[in-house]
Amino acid sequence: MSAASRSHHHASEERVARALERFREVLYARDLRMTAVREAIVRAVLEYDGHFHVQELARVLQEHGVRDAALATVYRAMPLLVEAGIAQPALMSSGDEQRYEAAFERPHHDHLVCTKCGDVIEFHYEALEALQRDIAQQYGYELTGHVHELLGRCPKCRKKSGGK
Amino acid sequence: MSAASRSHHHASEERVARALERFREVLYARDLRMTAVREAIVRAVLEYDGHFHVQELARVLQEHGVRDAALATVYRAMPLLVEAGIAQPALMSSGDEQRYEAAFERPHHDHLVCTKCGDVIEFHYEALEALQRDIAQQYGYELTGHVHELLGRCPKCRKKSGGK
DNA sequence: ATAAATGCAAACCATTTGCAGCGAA
DNA sequence: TTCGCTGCAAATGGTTTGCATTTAT
Repeated sequence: MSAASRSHHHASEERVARALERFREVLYARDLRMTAVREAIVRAVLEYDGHFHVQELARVLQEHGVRDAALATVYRAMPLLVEAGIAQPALMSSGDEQRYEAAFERPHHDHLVCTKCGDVIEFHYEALEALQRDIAQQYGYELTGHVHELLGRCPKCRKKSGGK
Repeated sequence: MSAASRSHHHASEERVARALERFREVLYARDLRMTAVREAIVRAVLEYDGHFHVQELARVLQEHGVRDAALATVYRAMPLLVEAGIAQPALMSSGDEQRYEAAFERPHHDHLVCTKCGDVIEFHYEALEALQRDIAQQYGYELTGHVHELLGRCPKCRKKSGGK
């Protein structure tokens, strides 16, 4: 995996605490409750290095023995984590299963994906963001988000399969 | 629906003929066969104005009574139409069901989608395309495609729900 | 003739939902 | 004490697959 795609955003205990606090706020605003399972899910998301499927996150949780977090519970929690800005959907283009990645206190970025080996590079260019805002504005739209993935072949895969 | 999102690319008979010819080439190259059902599917895709789910395309085919094109058959055909450049996946961001749109002899474009009412505007900016190529190149990637959707609120929906 | 295409129904599988009991506030 | 939360299992629903039959070449 390329250097740029490894963020190694180890979840420091302070960061986890801030995320949990934010989560509590979102829950409180909707009259929902903080539970041990939800806290474990938040921790697992923040600790996860990379992009994951819900099923995989559930497996990790169960391996950590935190208690067997039922698949249904994790599925039910994800939309709340997204609303709290702790997780966000990612890699929409590949496959069918929904994927997520940690989002809390991480800068916005988009993805460059190798269609051969699946390597993922995160990138961010302000010029690109600005251009998107301009386009939306031209049509009178209020831009609220975007899905942007570049698909291609990484250097390694290009070398392997040659100029073909 | 906004003016920009209506392409009205009525499938002239010549265009259909060229698409079918292209399709035959792709089929021939893989030792596959042209059939009445596949021809009907190609026509239905070219005539469809907008983005569609496979299930919807099958329904249209059946209504046109061309013969009842079984859902499974349409599902099996779509990847071939994509390979032939007659259809292409579209609107990855919204929902789960795969959507397609006609691609034959149509210029490349991306989508600006209203998350409130679903209105879709197609746009194309060369500067945006160039920027994407630059980014891929910077990481040594050979760019082969991209998924790019801008999400926002259209003028009408902004007016309705106010500054909120 | 030979192998691919089709329709039908069954199989898949990620995600959702119903429900009885547990747990947060 | 009140409701939301959880686990389990069953249900959903888009998509895929197996198979006997039809059809292109």
